[in-house]
Amino acid sequence: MATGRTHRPATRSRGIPEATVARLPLYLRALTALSERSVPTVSSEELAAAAGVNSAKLRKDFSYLGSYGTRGVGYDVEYLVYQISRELGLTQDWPVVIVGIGNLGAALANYGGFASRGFRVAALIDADPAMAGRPVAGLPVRHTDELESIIRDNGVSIGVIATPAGAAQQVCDRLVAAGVTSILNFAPTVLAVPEGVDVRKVDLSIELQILAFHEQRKAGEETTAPSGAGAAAAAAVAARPAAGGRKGPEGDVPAVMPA
Amino acid sequence: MATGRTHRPATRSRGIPEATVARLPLYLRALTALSERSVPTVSSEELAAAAGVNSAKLRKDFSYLGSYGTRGVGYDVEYLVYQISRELGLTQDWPVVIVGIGNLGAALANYGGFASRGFRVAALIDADPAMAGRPVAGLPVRHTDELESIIRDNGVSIGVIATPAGAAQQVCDRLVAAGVTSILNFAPTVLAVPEGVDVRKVDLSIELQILAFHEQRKAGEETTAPSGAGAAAAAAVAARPAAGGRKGPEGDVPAVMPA
DNA sequence: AACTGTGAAGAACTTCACAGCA
DNA sequence: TGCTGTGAAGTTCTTCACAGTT
Repeated sequence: MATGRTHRPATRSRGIPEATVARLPLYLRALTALSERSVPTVSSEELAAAAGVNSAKLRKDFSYLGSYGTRGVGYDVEYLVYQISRELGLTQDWPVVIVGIGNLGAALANYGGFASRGFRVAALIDADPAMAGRPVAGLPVRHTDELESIIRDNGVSIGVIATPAGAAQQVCDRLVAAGVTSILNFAPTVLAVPEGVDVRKVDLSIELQILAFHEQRKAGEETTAPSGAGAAAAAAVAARPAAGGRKGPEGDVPAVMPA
Repeated sequence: MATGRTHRPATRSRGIPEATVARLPLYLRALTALSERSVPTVSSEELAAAAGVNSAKLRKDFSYLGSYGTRGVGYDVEYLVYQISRELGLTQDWPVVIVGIGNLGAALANYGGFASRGFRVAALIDADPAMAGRPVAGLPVRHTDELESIIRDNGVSIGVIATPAGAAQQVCDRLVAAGVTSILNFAPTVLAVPEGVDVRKVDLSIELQILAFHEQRKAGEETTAPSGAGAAAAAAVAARPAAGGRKGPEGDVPAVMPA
Protein backbone atom coordinates (compact mmCIF):
# COMPACT_ATOMS: atom_id res chain seq x y z
CA MET A 1 0.00 0.00 0.00
CA ALA A 2 1.35 3.25 -1.07
CA THR A 3 -0.65 5.09 1.24
CA GLY A 4 -1.60 5.29 4.82
CA ARG A 5 -3.72 7.24 7.18
CA THR A 6 -2.22 9.35 9.88
CA HIS A 7 -3.83 9.97 13.24
CA ARG A 8 -7.33 8.81 14.09
CA PRO A 9 -6.40 5.27 15.07
CA ALA A 10 -8.01 2.01 14.13
CA THR A 11 -11.49 3.22 14.96
CA ARG A 12 -13.79 1.79 12.37
CA SER A 13 -15.93 4.63 11.19
CA ARG A 14 -19.51 3.54 11.69
CA GLY A 15 -18.59 -0.11 11.51
CA ILE A 16 -17.04 -0.11 8.06
CA PRO A 17 -13.47 -1.48 8.15
CA GLU A 18 -10.77 0.74 6.70
CA ALA A 19 -9.74 -1.98 4.28
CA THR A 20 -13.25 -2.04 2.92
CA VAL A 21 -13.45 1.74 2.61
CA ALA A 22 -10.23 1.67 0.63
CA ARG A 23 -11.80 -0.74 -1.87
CA LEU A 24 -15.12 1.03 -2.33
CA PRO A 25 -13.64 3.43 -4.90
CA LEU A 26 -12.43 0.42 -6.89
CA TYR A 27 -15.87 -1.10 -6.93
CA LEU A 28 -17.35 2.24 -7.83
CA ARG A 29 -15.05 2.59 -10.78
CA ALA A 30 -15.89 -0.87 -12.06
CA LEU A 31 -19.59 -0.25 -11.56
CA THR A 32 -19.45 3.08 -13.34
CA ALA A 33 -17.91 1.36 -16.33
CA LEU A 34 -20.70 -1.23 -16.32
CA SER A 35 -23.27 1.52 -15.95
CA GLU A 36 -21.91 3.30 -19.00
CA ARG A 37 -22.30 0.10 -20.97
CA SER A 38 -25.88 -0.08 -19.65
CA VAL A 39 -25.32 -3.40 -17.91
CA PRO A 40 -28.28 -3.74 -15.55
CA THR A 41 -27.05 -6.31 -13.03
CA VAL A 42 -23.78 -7.95 -12.11
CA SER A 43 -22.78 -10.91 -9.97
CA SER A 44 -20.19 -10.69 -7.23
CA GLU A 45 -17.95 -12.90 -9.35
CA GLU A 46 -18.06 -10.63 -12.40
CA LEU A 47 -17.74 -7.41 -10.45
CA ALA A 48 -14.89 -8.80 -8.42
CA ALA A 49 -13.02 -9.70 -11.60
CA ALA A 50 -13.56 -6.20 -12.97
CA ALA A 51 -12.30 -4.63 -9.76
CA GLY A 52 -9.36 -6.99 -9.39
CA VAL A 53 -10.34 -8.61 -6.09
CA ASN A 54 -11.87 -11.94 -5.18
CA SER A 55 -15.58 -12.39 -4.89
CA ALA A 56 -15.74 -13.48 -1.26
CA LYS A 57 -14.00 -10.29 -0.25
CA LEU A 58 -16.32 -8.22 -2.34
CA ARG A 59 -19.41 -9.81 -0.86
CA LYS A 60 -18.06 -9.33 2.63
CA ASP A 61 -17.31 -5.70 1.85
CA PHE A 62 -20.81 -5.09 0.57
CA SER A 63 -22.29 -6.81 3.57
CA TYR A 64 -20.97 -3.95 5.73
CA LEU A 65 -23.02 -1.49 3.70
CA GLY A 66 -26.24 -3.46 3.90
CA SER A 67 -28.01 -6.12 1.89
CA TYR A 68 -28.04 -4.59 -1.53
CA GLY A 69 -27.96 -7.69 -3.69
CA THR A 70 -30.50 -10.24 -4.77
CA ARG A 71 -29.78 -13.91 -4.18
CA GLY A 72 -29.71 -15.94 -7.31
CA VAL A 73 -29.38 -12.78 -9.39
CA GLY A 74 -26.66 -10.38 -8.33
CA TYR A 75 -26.45 -6.65 -7.76
CA ASP A 76 -28.34 -3.90 -9.52
CA VAL A 77 -25.61 -1.75 -11.04
CA GLU A 78 -27.27 1.66 -10.80
CA TYR A 79 -28.50 1.09 -7.31
CA LEU A 80 -25.13 -0.05 -6.11
CA VAL A 81 -23.42 2.93 -7.74
CA TYR A 82 -25.70 5.16 -5.75
CA GLN A 83 -25.25 3.33 -2.46
CA ILE A 84 -21.48 3.30 -2.67
CA SER A 85 -21.36 6.93 -3.77
CA ARG A 86 -23.47 7.89 -0.84
CA GLU A 87 -21.39 5.85 1.55
CA LEU A 88 -18.23 7.53 0.31
CA GLY A 89 -19.82 10.95 0.54
CA LEU A 90 -19.64 11.52 -3.18
CA THR A 91 -23.25 12.57 -3.50
CA GLN A 92 -22.17 15.92 -2.23
CA ASP A 93 -19.86 18.47 -3.73
CA TRP A 94 -16.34 18.64 -2.29
CA PRO A 95 -14.39 21.75 -3.16
CA VAL A 96 -10.65 21.13 -3.04
CA VAL A 97 -7.60 23.30 -3.43
CA ILE A 98 -4.36 22.18 -4.97
CA VAL A 99 -1.27 23.86 -3.58
CA GLY A 100 1.92 23.71 -5.60
CA ILE A 101 1.34 23.99 -9.32
CA GLY A 102 4.40 22.33 -10.78
CA ASN A 103 4.15 19.44 -13.18
CA LEU A 104 2.40 17.29 -10.63
CA GLY A 105 0.00 19.98 -9.49
CA ALA A 106 -0.87 20.69 -13.11
CA ALA A 107 -1.40 17.01 -13.74
CA LEU A 108 -3.76 16.84 -10.80
CA ALA A 109 -5.60 19.96 -11.94
CA ASN A 110 -6.13 18.39 -15.33
CA TYR A 111 -7.09 15.00 -13.99
CA GLY A 112 -10.62 14.19 -15.06
CA GLY A 113 -11.17 11.66 -12.31
CA PHE A 114 -11.76 14.36 -9.74
CA ALA A 115 -14.59 16.31 -11.28
CA SER A 116 -16.43 13.16 -12.25
CA ARG A 117 -16.61 12.13 -8.61
CA GLY A 118 -17.87 15.25 -6.95
CA PHE A 119 -14.50 16.85 -6.36
CA ARG A 120 -14.45 20.39 -7.66
CA VAL A 121 -11.12 22.15 -7.92
CA ALA A 122 -11.94 25.43 -6.23
CA ALA A 123 -8.50 26.94 -6.72
CA LEU A 124 -4.91 26.33 -7.72
CA ILE A 125 -2.39 27.97 -5.46
CA ASP A 126 1.32 28.52 -5.96
CA ALA A 127 4.01 30.47 -4.14
CA ASP A 128 5.70 31.67 -7.32
CA PRO A 129 4.49 35.19 -8.18
CA ALA A 130 5.37 34.49 -11.81
CA MET A 131 2.70 31.79 -11.88
CA ALA A 132 -0.03 34.05 -10.53
CA GLY A 133 -2.82 34.59 -13.00
CA ARG A 134 -1.48 32.02 -15.45
CA PRO A 135 -4.28 29.68 -16.45
CA VAL A 136 -3.82 25.99 -15.70
CA ALA A 137 -6.60 23.59 -16.59
CA GLY A 138 -8.84 26.57 -17.16
CA LEU A 139 -8.27 28.13 -13.75
CA PRO A 140 -6.04 31.10 -12.96
CA VAL A 141 -3.28 30.22 -10.52
CA ARG A 142 -3.62 32.22 -7.30
CA HIS A 143 -0.82 33.30 -5.04
CA THR A 144 -0.20 31.71 -1.66
CA ASP A 145 -1.10 34.99 0.04
CA GLU A 146 -4.70 34.31 -0.81
CA LEU A 147 -4.70 30.80 0.63
CA GLU A 148 -6.68 31.57 3.76
CA SER A 149 -9.35 33.63 2.05
CA ILE A 150 -9.77 31.04 -0.69
CA ILE A 151 -10.30 28.28 1.85
CA ARG A 152 -12.84 30.30 3.79
CA ASP A 153 -14.73 31.75 0.86
CA ASN A 154 -15.15 28.36 -0.75
CA GLY A 155 -15.70 26.31 2.36
CA VAL A 156 -12.84 24.03 1.38
CA SER A 157 -12.21 21.14 3.72
CA ILE A 158 -9.90 19.03 1.54
CA GLY A 159 -6.48 20.23 0.46
CA VAL A 160 -3.98 18.64 -1.90
CA ILE A 161 -0.31 19.39 -1.34
CA ALA A 162 1.92 19.05 -4.39
CA THR A 163 4.71 21.35 -3.32
CA PRO A 164 8.37 20.45 -2.85
CA ALA A 165 9.07 18.61 0.39
CA GLY A 166 10.55 21.68 2.04
CA ALA A 167 7.38 23.73 1.76
CA ALA A 168 4.89 21.00 2.62
CA GLN A 169 4.69 21.33 6.40
CA GLN A 170 4.28 25.07 6.25
CA VAL A 171 1.55 24.82 3.64
CA CYS A 172 -0.09 22.11 5.69
CA ASP A 173 -0.10 24.28 8.81
CA ARG A 174 -1.73 27.12 6.93
CA LEU A 175 -4.33 24.87 5.37
CA VAL A 176 -5.22 23.41 8.74
CA ALA A 177 -5.32 26.81 10.43
CA ALA A 178 -7.69 28.01 7.73
CA GLY A 179 -10.06 25.12 8.34
CA VAL A 180 -8.95 22.23 6.12
CA THR A 181 -9.44 18.90 7.86
CA SER A 182 -8.35 16.41 5.18
CA ILE A 183 -5.07 16.52 3.34
CA LEU A 184 -3.74 14.54 0.44
CA ASN A 185 0.02 14.85 0.51
CA PHE A 186 2.21 14.22 -2.52
CA ALA A 187 5.30 15.75 -0.98
CA PRO A 188 7.79 13.19 0.33
CA THR A 189 7.55 14.27 3.97
CA VAL A 190 5.72 13.14 7.04
CA LEU A 191 3.27 15.86 7.95
CA ALA A 192 2.45 16.68 11.55
CA VAL A 193 -1.19 17.59 12.00
CA PRO A 194 -3.44 18.12 14.99
CA GLU A 195 -5.92 15.55 16.16
CA GLY A 196 -8.94 15.38 13.93
CA VAL A 197 -7.13 16.11 10.69
CA ASP A 198 -6.72 13.22 8.27
CA VAL A 199 -3.65 12.93 6.10
CA ARG A 200 -3.20 10.48 3.27
CA LYS A 201 0.02 10.34 1.41
CA VAL A 202 1.05 9.26 -2.03
CA ASP A 203 4.76 8.83 -2.55
CA LEU A 204 5.69 8.04 -6.09
CA SER A 205 9.11 6.69 -5.29
CA ILE A 206 7.90 4.44 -2.50
CA GLU A 207 5.88 2.41 -4.93
CA LEU A 208 8.87 1.95 -7.16
CA GLN A 209 10.97 0.86 -4.24
CA ILE A 210 8.47 -1.80 -3.32
CA LEU A 211 8.53 -3.04 -6.89
CA ALA A 212 12.31 -3.08 -6.82
CA PHE A 213 12.24 -5.24 -3.72
CA HIS A 214 10.16 -7.90 -5.44
CA GLU A 215 12.01 -7.52 -8.69
CA GLN A 216 15.25 -8.25 -6.89
CA ARG A 217 13.79 -11.44 -5.48
CA LYS A 218 12.65 -12.59 -8.88
CA ALA A 219 16.09 -12.04 -10.34
CA GLY A 220 17.60 -14.02 -7.51
CA GLU A 221 15.25 -16.97 -7.86
CA GLU A 222 15.82 -17.43 -11.56
CA THR A 223 19.56 -16.83 -11.39
CA THR A 224 18.90 -14.30 -14.13
CA ALA A 225 21.28 -11.39 -13.82
CA PRO A 226 19.47 -8.25 -12.68
CA SER A 227 18.81 -6.07 -15.67
CA GLY A 228 20.42 -3.01 -14.15
CA ALA A 229 23.72 -1.77 -15.47
CA GLY A 230 25.96 -2.92 -12.68
CA ALA A 231 25.84 -2.57 -8.92
CA ALA A 232 26.53 1.13 -9.14
CA ALA A 233 24.72 2.87 -6.35
CA ALA A 234 26.35 0.65 -3.75
CA ALA A 235 29.17 3.14 -3.63
CA ALA A 236 28.30 5.55 -0.84
CA VAL A 237 28.04 2.90 1.80
CA ALA A 238 28.80 2.68 5.47
CA ALA A 239 31.07 0.21 7.14
CA ARG A 240 29.75 -1.63 10.18
CA PRO A 241 29.78 0.96 12.99
CA ALA A 242 31.79 -1.00 15.55
CA ALA A 243 32.19 -4.35 17.31
CA GLY A 244 31.52 -7.75 15.79
CA GLY A 245 29.42 -10.85 16.26
CA ARG A 246 26.28 -9.42 14.71
CA LYS A 247 23.63 -11.72 13.33
CA GLY A 248 23.00 -11.30 9.62
CA PRO A 249 19.68 -11.72 7.87
CA GLU A 250 18.23 -15.17 8.53
CA GLY A 251 21.41 -15.87 10.41
CA ASP A 252 23.02 -17.48 7.39
CA VAL A 253 25.18 -14.73 5.93
CA PRO A 254 27.39 -12.76 8.29
CA ALA A 255 26.51 -9.20 7.22
CA VAL A 256 28.84 -8.74 4.31
CA MET A 257 30.20 -5.31 3.61
CA PRO A 258 30.71 -4.02 0.09
CA ALA A 259 33.93 -2.55 -1.32
CA MET B 1 -3.52 2.63 1.29
CA ALA B 2 -3.89 3.70 -2.09
CA THR B 3 -2.14 0.91 -3.62
CA GLY B 4 -2.14 -2.82 -3.86
CA ARG B 5 -0.21 -5.65 -5.31
CA THR B 6 -1.66 -7.91 -7.96
CA HIS B 7 -0.86 -11.57 -8.37
CA ARG B 8 1.86 -13.33 -6.40
CA PRO B 9 -0.21 -14.22 -3.35
CA ALA B 10 0.55 -13.87 0.30
CA THR B 11 3.93 -15.55 -0.01
CA ARG B 12 6.30 -13.63 2.19
CA SER B 13 9.38 -13.03 0.13
CA ARG B 14 12.25 -14.43 2.15
CA GLY B 15 10.36 -14.01 5.38
CA ILE B 16 9.84 -10.26 5.25
CA PRO B 17 6.15 -9.38 5.60
CA GLU B 18 4.65 -7.22 2.88
CA ALA B 19 3.56 -4.65 5.43
CA THR B 20 7.16 -4.32 6.53
CA VAL B 21 8.47 -4.02 2.98
CA ALA B 22 5.99 -1.22 2.37
CA ARG B 23 7.42 0.70 5.30
CA LEU B 24 11.09 0.26 4.53
CA PRO B 25 11.07 3.17 2.06
CA LEU B 26 9.65 5.38 4.79
CA TYR B 27 12.41 4.46 7.17
CA LEU B 28 14.94 4.95 4.45
CA ARG B 29 13.70 8.43 3.75
CA ALA B 30 13.84 9.40 7.40
CA LEU B 31 17.30 7.88 7.75
CA THR B 32 18.56 9.68 4.67
CA ALA B 33 17.44 12.97 6.18
CA LEU B 34 19.30 12.15 9.39
CA SER B 35 22.34 11.12 7.42
CA GLU B 36 22.38 14.45 5.61
CA ARG B 37 22.35 16.19 8.96
CA SER B 38 25.26 13.95 9.97
CA VAL B 39 23.37 12.40 12.85
CA PRO B 40 25.38 9.30 13.76
CA THR B 41 22.86 7.19 15.67
CA VAL B 42 19.15 7.18 16.29
CA SER B 43 16.85 5.37 18.69
CA SER B 44 13.80 3.46 17.56
CA GLU B 45 11.67 6.07 19.26
CA GLU B 46 13.20 9.00 17.38
CA LEU B 47 13.30 7.26 14.03
CA ALA B 48 9.73 6.08 14.42
CA ALA B 49 8.59 9.63 15.07
CA ALA B 50 10.44 10.85 11.98
CA ALA B 51 8.88 8.14 9.86
CA GLY B 52 5.40 8.56 11.29
CA VAL B 53 4.99 5.09 12.81
CA ASN B 54 5.24 3.75 16.35
CA SER B 55 8.44 2.44 17.75
CA ALA B 56 7.33 -1.10 18.51
CA LYS B 57 6.36 -1.56 14.90
CA LEU B 58 9.64 -0.15 13.72
CA ARG B 59 11.66 -2.46 15.94
CA LYS B 60 9.63 -5.43 14.82
CA ASP B 61 10.14 -4.43 11.21
CA PHE B 62 13.89 -4.16 11.66
CA SER B 63 13.98 -7.48 13.44
CA TYR B 64 13.01 -9.14 10.16
CA LEU B 65 16.11 -7.75 8.54
CA GLY B 66 18.48 -8.84 11.25
CA SER B 67 19.90 -7.42 14.45
CA TYR B 68 21.26 -4.14 13.28
CA GLY B 69 20.86 -2.07 16.43
CA THR B 70 22.82 -1.74 19.63
CA ARG B 71 20.98 -2.17 22.90
CA GLY B 72 21.19 0.84 25.14
CA VAL B 73 22.28 2.96 22.19
CA GLY B 74 20.15 2.73 19.08
CA TYR B 75 20.85 2.29 15.39
CA ASP B 76 23.83 3.50 13.41
CA VAL B 77 22.30 5.72 10.76
CA GLU B 78 24.71 5.06 7.90
CA TYR B 79 24.78 1.37 8.46
CA LEU B 80 21.02 1.13 8.55
CA VAL B 81 20.71 3.20 5.39
CA TYR B 82 22.90 0.67 3.68
CA GLN B 83 21.12 -2.38 5.03
CA ILE B 84 17.69 -1.13 4.07
CA SER B 85 18.89 -0.01 0.65
CA ARG B 86 20.33 -3.41 0.05
CA GLU B 87 17.21 -5.16 1.24
CA LEU B 88 15.09 -3.06 -1.10
CA GLY B 89 17.44 -3.71 -3.97
CA LEU B 90 18.42 -0.07 -4.27
CA THR B 91 22.12 -0.76 -4.28
CA GLN B 92 21.73 -1.66 -7.89
CA ASP B 93 20.70 0.44 -10.81
CA TRP B 94 17.12 0.03 -12.04
CA PRO B 95 16.44 1.43 -15.48
CA VAL B 96 12.77 2.35 -15.89
CA VAL B 97 10.68 3.59 -18.75
CA ILE B 98 7.78 5.96 -18.41
CA VAL B 99 5.03 5.50 -20.97
CA GLY B 100 2.58 8.33 -21.52
CA ILE B 101 4.18 11.74 -21.31
CA GLY B 102 1.28 13.99 -20.41
CA ASN B 103 1.35 16.20 -17.37
CA LEU B 104 1.68 13.27 -15.06
CA GLY B 105 4.34 11.51 -17.09
CA ALA B 106 6.31 14.74 -17.26
CA ALA B 107 5.94 15.20 -13.52
CA LEU B 108 7.28 11.71 -12.97
CA ALA B 109 10.15 12.31 -15.37
CA ASN B 110 11.11 15.40 -13.43
CA TYR B 111 10.68 13.84 -10.04
CA GLY B 112 13.98 13.87 -8.21
CA GLY B 113 13.04 11.07 -5.88
CA PHE B 114 13.67 8.45 -8.53
CA ALA B 115 17.23 9.15 -9.50
CA SER B 116 18.30 9.56 -5.90
CA ARG B 117 17.23 5.99 -5.18
CA GLY B 118 18.81 4.08 -7.98
CA PHE B 119 16.00 4.46 -10.48
CA ARG B 120 17.29 5.72 -13.77
CA VAL B 121 14.80 6.92 -16.34
CA ALA B 122 16.02 5.09 -19.41
CA ALA B 123 13.40 6.52 -21.73
CA LEU B 124 10.18 8.47 -22.01
CA ILE B 125 7.70 7.01 -24.46
CA ASP B 126 4.58 8.53 -25.93
CA ALA B 127 2.17 7.53 -28.67
CA ASP B 128 1.78 11.06 -30.00
CA PRO B 129 4.14 11.57 -32.99
CA ALA B 130 4.09 15.31 -32.27
CA MET B 131 5.80 14.60 -28.95
CA ALA B 132 8.60 12.57 -30.49
CA GLY B 133 11.96 14.19 -30.07
CA ARG B 134 10.66 16.88 -27.75
CA PRO B 135 12.85 17.07 -24.67
CA VAL B 136 11.19 16.44 -21.32
CA ALA B 137 13.32 16.50 -18.20
CA GLY B 138 16.37 16.47 -20.43
CA LEU B 139 15.38 13.36 -22.36
CA PRO B 140 13.95 13.23 -25.86
CA VAL B 141 10.51 11.64 -25.96
CA ARG B 142 10.52 8.49 -28.07
CA HIS B 143 7.65 7.07 -30.03
CA THR B 144 5.73 4.00 -28.94
CA ASP B 145 7.01 2.14 -32.00
CA GLU B 146 10.38 1.95 -30.31
CA LEU B 147 9.01 0.54 -27.06
CA GLU B 148 10.21 -3.01 -27.55
CA SER B 149 13.71 -2.09 -28.65
CA ILE B 150 14.12 0.41 -25.83
CA ILE B 151 13.14 -2.20 -23.25
CA ARG B 152 15.54 -4.78 -24.67
CA ASP B 153 18.46 -2.47 -25.31
CA ASN B 154 18.35 -1.06 -21.81
CA GLY B 155 17.45 -4.23 -19.95
CA VAL B 156 14.43 -2.50 -18.46
CA SER B 157 12.42 -4.59 -16.03
CA ILE B 158 10.28 -1.86 -14.46
CA GLY B 159 7.75 0.13 -16.43
CA VAL B 160 5.64 3.09 -15.38
CA ILE B 161 2.30 3.58 -17.13
CA ALA B 162 0.97 7.13 -17.13
CA THR B 163 -1.24 6.90 -20.19
CA PRO B 164 -4.99 7.47 -20.34
CA ALA B 165 -7.01 4.55 -19.04
CA GLY B 166 -7.97 3.39 -22.52
CA ALA B 167 -4.41 2.78 -23.60
CA ALA B 168 -3.08 1.25 -20.41
CA GLN B 169 -3.81 -2.42 -20.98
CA GLN B 170 -2.36 -2.39 -24.44
CA VAL B 171 0.78 -0.64 -23.25
CA CYS B 172 0.98 -3.08 -20.39
CA ASP B 173 0.78 -6.05 -22.74
CA ARG B 174 3.56 -4.69 -24.88
CA LEU B 175 5.76 -3.94 -21.88
CA VAL B 176 5.27 -7.43 -20.53
CA ALA B 177 5.86 -9.06 -23.90
CA ALA B 178 9.11 -7.12 -24.19
CA GLY B 179 10.32 -8.38 -20.83
CA VAL B 180 9.08 -5.97 -18.16
CA THR B 181 8.13 -7.80 -14.97
CA SER B 182 7.14 -4.94 -12.67
CA ILE B 183 4.64 -2.26 -13.49
CA LEU B 184 3.64 0.88 -11.70
CA ASN B 185 0.24 1.87 -13.01
CA PHE B 186 -1.15 5.40 -12.75
CA ALA B 187 -3.98 4.79 -15.17
CA PRO B 188 -7.33 4.21 -13.50
CA THR B 189 -7.80 0.67 -14.78
CA VAL B 190 -7.25 -2.81 -13.46
CA LEU B 191 -4.46 -4.35 -15.49
CA ALA B 192 -4.43 -8.02 -16.36
CA VAL B 193 -0.95 -9.47 -16.29
CA PRO B 194 0.47 -12.98 -16.46
CA GLU B 195 1.73 -14.82 -13.42
CA GLY B 196 5.07 -13.52 -12.25
CA VAL B 197 4.47 -9.90 -13.17
CA ASP B 198 3.93 -7.46 -10.31
CA VAL B 199 1.60 -4.53 -10.65
CA ARG B 200 1.24 -1.71 -8.19
CA LYS B 201 -1.29 0.99 -8.76
CA VAL B 202 -1.61 4.57 -7.71
CA ASP B 203 -4.99 6.11 -8.25
CA LEU B 204 -5.12 9.76 -7.45
CA SER B 205 -8.86 9.95 -7.14
CA ILE B 206 -9.14 6.91 -4.89
CA GLU B 207 -7.18 8.68 -2.20
CA LEU B 208 -9.49 11.65 -2.36
CA GLN B 209 -12.52 9.42 -2.13
CA ILE B 210 -11.18 7.81 1.02
CA LEU B 211 -10.64 11.26 2.50
CA ALA B 212 -14.17 12.24 1.53
CA PHE B 213 -15.50 9.23 3.36
CA HIS B 214 -13.86 10.27 6.60
CA GLU B 215 -14.62 13.92 6.03
CA GLN B 216 -18.29 13.09 5.70
CA ARG B 217 -18.20 11.30 9.04
CA LYS B 218 -16.58 14.24 10.74
CA ALA B 219 -19.21 16.60 9.41
CA GLY B 220 -21.91 14.27 10.65
CA GLU B 221 -20.44 13.91 14.13
CA GLU B 222 -20.15 17.63 14.76
CA THR B 223 -23.50 18.53 13.18
CA THR B 224 -21.43 21.01 11.19
CA ALA B 225 -22.85 21.44 7.72
CA PRO B 226 -20.62 19.88 5.07
CA SER B 227 -18.55 22.58 3.48
CA GLY B 228 -19.56 21.70 -0.05
CA ALA B 229 -21.81 24.02 -1.99
CA GLY B 230 -24.98 21.95 -1.81
CA ALA B 231 -25.74 18.30 -2.40
CA ALA B 232 -25.29 18.71 -6.11
CA ALA B 233 -23.85 15.50 -7.50
CA ALA B 234 -26.72 13.49 -6.06
CA ALA B 235 -28.60 14.16 -9.27
CA ALA B 236 -27.90 11.17 -11.51
CA VAL B 237 -29.14 8.58 -9.10
CA ALA B 238 -30.89 5.24 -9.40
CA ALA B 239 -34.13 4.27 -7.81
CA ARG B 240 -34.32 0.96 -5.98
CA PRO B 241 -34.40 -1.74 -8.70
CA ALA B 242 -37.48 -3.66 -7.58
CA ALA B 243 -39.24 -5.27 -4.61
CA GLY B 244 -39.14 -4.02 -1.03
CA GLY B 245 -38.21 -5.10 2.48
CA ARG B 246 -34.51 -4.49 2.08
CA LYS B 247 -32.38 -3.93 5.13
CA GLY B 248 -30.69 -0.53 5.23
CA PRO B 249 -27.23 0.17 6.60
CA GLU B 250 -26.99 -0.86 10.26
CA GLY B 251 -30.64 -1.76 10.02
CA ASP B 252 -31.72 1.58 11.45
CA VAL B 253 -32.55 3.65 8.39
CA PRO B 254 -34.73 2.05 5.70
CA ALA B 255 -32.66 2.82 2.60
CA VAL B 256 -33.93 6.27 1.76
CA MET B 257 -34.05 7.35 -1.86
CA PRO B 258 -33.21 10.88 -2.92
CA ALA B 259 -35.39 13.16 -5.02
C1' DA C 1 20.17 3.10 32.78
C1' DA C 2 18.83 2.93 28.29
C1' DC C 3 17.27 0.83 24.47
C1' DT C 4 16.88 -3.24 21.37
C1' DG C 5 14.83 -7.68 20.04
C1' DT C 6 11.05 -10.72 20.43
C1' DG C 7 7.63 -14.14 22.30
C1' DA C 8 2.89 -13.79 23.12
C1' DA C 9 -1.61 -11.60 23.08
C1' DG C 10 -4.70 -9.12 20.49
C1' DA C 11 -6.84 -6.85 16.51
C1' DA C 12 -7.76 -6.58 11.71
C1' DC C 13 -8.31 -8.63 7.59
C1' DT C 14 -9.09 -12.52 4.35
C1' DT C 15 -10.86 -16.77 2.92
C1' DC C 16 -13.76 -20.74 3.42
C1' DA C 17 -17.86 -22.98 3.03
C1' DC C 18 -22.50 -23.25 3.35
C1' DA C 19 -27.22 -21.82 4.95
C1' DG C 20 -30.79 -19.14 3.08
C1' DC C 21 -33.39 -16.89 -0.28
C1' DA C 22 -35.18 -15.39 -4.96
C1' DT D 1 -30.74 -23.63 -9.51
C1' DG D 2 -27.76 -19.76 -8.73
C1' DC D 3 -25.97 -16.41 -6.14
C1' DT D 4 -25.89 -13.59 -1.92
C1' DG D 5 -24.83 -12.92 2.96
C1' DT D 6 -22.27 -14.44 6.83
C1' DG D 7 -20.59 -17.27 10.85
C1' DA D 8 -16.32 -19.52 11.56
C1' DA D 9 -11.60 -20.63 10.55
C1' DG D 10 -7.33 -19.07 9.04
C1' DT D 11 -3.83 -15.62 8.14
C1' DT D 12 -1.41 -11.38 8.61
C1' DC D 13 -0.41 -7.39 11.06
C1' DT D 14 0.01 -4.65 15.34
C1' DT D 15 0.84 -3.87 20.01
C1' DC D 16 2.29 -5.19 24.51
C1' DA D 17 5.54 -6.00 27.79
C1' DC D 18 9.69 -7.58 29.26
C1' DA D 19 14.06 -10.37 28.96
C1' DG D 20 18.52 -9.49 27.24
C1' DT D 21 22.54 -6.66 26.17
C1' DT D 22 25.72 -2.89 26.11
